Amino acid sequence: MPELPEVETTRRGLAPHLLGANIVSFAIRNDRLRWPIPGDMPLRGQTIQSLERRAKYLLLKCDAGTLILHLGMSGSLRILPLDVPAEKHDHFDLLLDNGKMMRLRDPRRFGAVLWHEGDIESHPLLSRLGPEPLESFDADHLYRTVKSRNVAIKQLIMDSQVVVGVGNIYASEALFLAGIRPQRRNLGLAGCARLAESIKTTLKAAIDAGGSTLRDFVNASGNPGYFQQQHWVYGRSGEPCMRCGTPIRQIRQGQRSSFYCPNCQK
DNA sequence: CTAATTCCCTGGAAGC
DNA sequence: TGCTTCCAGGGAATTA
Repeated sequence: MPELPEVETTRRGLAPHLLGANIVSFAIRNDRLRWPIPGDMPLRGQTIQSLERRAKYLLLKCDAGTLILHLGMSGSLRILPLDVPAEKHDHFDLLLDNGKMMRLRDPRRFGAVLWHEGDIESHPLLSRLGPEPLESFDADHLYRTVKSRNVAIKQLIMDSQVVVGVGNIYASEALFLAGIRPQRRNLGLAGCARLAESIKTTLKAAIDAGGSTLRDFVNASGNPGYFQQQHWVYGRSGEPCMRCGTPIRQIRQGQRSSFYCPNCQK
C-alpha cells in the first residue's frame, strides 16, 4: 500500500524524468477514480517546474497550475517509453517531449488525478492538513491534540488534521516502537515525545529502504519500486513478538485492524 | 463542534 | 475445480 514512504520514493523516482520536460498530451482510459479525472486539463505545452509532495499527494507544478496526484490504495506511477501498450488498470498517461511517459496504474481506483490553478495550499484537499511528520511535527503539538480530543491514540495519529502521512501500517509500527497501546486515550508529554519520535524513525527507515529499490523504478515489466517492509507487529496476529515472544494481538479500531504486543506496549 | 460510521473499488485468500 | 464470502485500506462524505 502506498503510504508516505512509498509516495516519497515515487516522487524521487519520477523527478529526474519529469523536471523540465514539456507535456505533449495526456490520455485518460478510465476517468472513474476517487473523483472523475477532468478531461479538459490545460496540460498540453506545459513545462513541469517541480515535483513536490504534501502528505500523500504528489504535486506536479506546471506553468499554469498544478497536477495533483494521489495513489489511493493501489496506485502506482511509472516512467515508460511512449510505445508500451496499456494494460487493464492503466487509467492515465502523461506523454512528454523527452520520449517518456508517466503512467498511472490503479486497480482499485481510490486514487486521484486533479488539476488546480492558483495557490495549491488553498485547495480544499490540502488546506486543512496537519504538519508533515518529518518537518514541523513535534511532541508539544501531539500533546496539545491528545488533551483536546477524546479518541484512541492510533486514530489520532492517523487523522490527517493532526499529522499527515501516517497510514494504518505505520501507525501500528510506530506505536510498538513507542511502547504505547493503540487504544490508549490519555498520554503524557513523555509518551507523546516517544511517539512523535517513533513516527519519524519509522517513516525515515521506510524511506531509506525504498531508496535501495529506486533503481527498479524505470522498468516496463517490473514493479514501480514499492518495497516489502519488515514489520514488528503489523499483520503478525498470533505470532510471537520479536522482542519478548508474547503473541501479537489484533483488534478493530474504527473499522481498521490494529496490532500490538500486550507485553511491550502499555 | 466532535466522534463514529459508511462508502468507493478490485484482487487475493479462505471457505464450501 | 469453481463458486461465494470476506478482507484489505485512504480518506471524504455522511450520520449520530
